[in-house]
Amino acid sequence: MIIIMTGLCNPTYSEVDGLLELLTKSKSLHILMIMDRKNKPIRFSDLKNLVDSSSTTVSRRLKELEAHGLVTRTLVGGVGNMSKYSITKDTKSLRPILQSLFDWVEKRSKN
Amino acid sequence: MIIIMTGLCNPTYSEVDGLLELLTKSKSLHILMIMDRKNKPIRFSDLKNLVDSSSTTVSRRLKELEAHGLVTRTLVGGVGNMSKYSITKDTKSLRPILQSLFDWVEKRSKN
DNA sequence: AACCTTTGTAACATTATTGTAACACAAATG
DNA sequence: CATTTGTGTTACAATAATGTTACAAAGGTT
Repeated sequence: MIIIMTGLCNPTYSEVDGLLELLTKSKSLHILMIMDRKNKPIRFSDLKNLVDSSSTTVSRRLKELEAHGLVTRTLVGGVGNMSKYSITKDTKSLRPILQSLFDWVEKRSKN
Repeated sequence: MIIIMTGLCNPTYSEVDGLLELLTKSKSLHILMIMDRKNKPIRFSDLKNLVDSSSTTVSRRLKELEAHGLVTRTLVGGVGNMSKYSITKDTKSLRPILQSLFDWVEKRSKN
């Protein structure tokens, strides 16, 4: 359970139903970044290879992301009920924020 | 071990020595936000109460943050070798980025 | 001096996360 | 129609993170 503060001077604590917690879980950001980069639906296996985790973890994380509406899953058919994933249009607005975070981290690491 | 991508079209994978991983650990962001808000050194016990975790966890996280230079610890003396913590000047530039992330999460959660 | 408070830490218990292996399903392939 | 391929899931094992308890150190308080 992660709590974030919304006020500036008199901080109030408000819970945001696990979304921030989900984002800070391992691989979440990575998955979103990959999808955003690809900019078209990506297959499960390709995603799994790129994030380099077990299929269990990728599957679980995808489900969580889907449950929060950050990712959509569409059945494509073909070999083995093939399905593809992509971030929702809405979620794309998260990208520049993550990018600036990554940039900060990268710059910080070089000092 | 978290990996982030630096290229836009031909993503390369580069590791950033655990800094992003540290930031996504529980309580890290919360601790930094609290310190930033307070804007002056904060005592261990006050911090512990605000983040609502065990002293072990807070202590460990503070050490990690300090090791990465995100937080400074200064001995104040007084009862029980009192020490105070604050974010480094450098780290303050992280604040607007986190704020925009939190804002995004909060806005997203309301839909 | 005896005791309290605060800051931690160390050892251990508990809980959460992840990985592994086996498997079911479905469609293509030979 | 048996085999292969890709998508996942399930049960269990292994690992990682966190909490709990007890404690030490050190300066204040009475």
